[in-house]
Amino acid sequence: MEIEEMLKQKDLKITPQRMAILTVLKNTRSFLSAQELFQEVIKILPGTNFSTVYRNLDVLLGKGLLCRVPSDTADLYELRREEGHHHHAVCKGCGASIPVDFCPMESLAKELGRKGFLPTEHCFEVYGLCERCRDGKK
Amino acid sequence: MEIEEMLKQKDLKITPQRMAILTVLKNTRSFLSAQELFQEVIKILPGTNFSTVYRNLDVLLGKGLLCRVPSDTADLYELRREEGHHHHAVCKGCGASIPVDFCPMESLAKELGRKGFLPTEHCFEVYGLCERCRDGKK
DNA sequence: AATGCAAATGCAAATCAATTGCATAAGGAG
DNA sequence: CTCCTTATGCAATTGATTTGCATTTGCATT
Repeated sequence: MEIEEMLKQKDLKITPQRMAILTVLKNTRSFLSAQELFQEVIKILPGTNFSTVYRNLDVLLGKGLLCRVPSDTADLYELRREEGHHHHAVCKGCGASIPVDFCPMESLAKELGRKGFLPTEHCFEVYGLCERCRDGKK
Repeated sequence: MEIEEMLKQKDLKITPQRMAILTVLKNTRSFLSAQELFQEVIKILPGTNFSTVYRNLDVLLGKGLLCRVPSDTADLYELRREEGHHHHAVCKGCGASIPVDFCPMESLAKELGRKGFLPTEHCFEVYGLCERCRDGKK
């Protein structure tokens, strides 16, 4: 299985909980809050504890398997897919997230490097209204 | 006073608490968490309540007088200065924040517009190590 | 200067996301 | 199969942020 390999590559033990978490994330096109993720996980693996999900989100994030984006309420998580790095335009009306391939770090890394700054992470998210919500609301 | 005018322009009442909050923010070059801000505010205006600070951060943010950036622990706030919009490179070692003039939205607004997406807000923050911390740690 | 009312504040309690300590269970190398 | 390390379940805690409500205050208007 692909998921098992992901875990092995990162020296993480293969547990049913992790399998469940990654399975859910893999089957979700947009991103999920920890709560939403948890709700899906317990459908697959009833009895899974909430803190296990949280702990694993941290672990998986630390290993670079996930990415996290801040949101008004809770942080949202998403599987980091091979296609690579991207950002999102999130609709505040319906919650839809549109992938954005453009990454500002490409333009900025050099300039920051010149100043001696070594970027390790970054966050770039756009919020607004998608075409549908825009029409509907104004 | 400049601060009073900022409030008037936004149809906000001029209260000692708001004056204190804005004074602190004005005298701070980087950004502050709500807690840090509160600590400073009560030096100026003892007795100010914590929830008052929070509520005003929301209000001032809503009026566009502040900007907020997400952070590991708590959100951070900063006065939005006339010089205009900018982002930050934040050092995870010492917490220093380096202003970044480059704004990715300039390049992206058109493209998103073509897709019908109307951006209203965005978040772009870079995290990493500044020159000093970089040397010290690795 | 006095009045009225909406907006702002203080206080305390409630939420809610996220974290942690600890005893138990389970992965997987040997 | 055994051992040791890591992961999990559970319950309690932390810490940021929010909210209800009674009271006070800014300030536009008499």
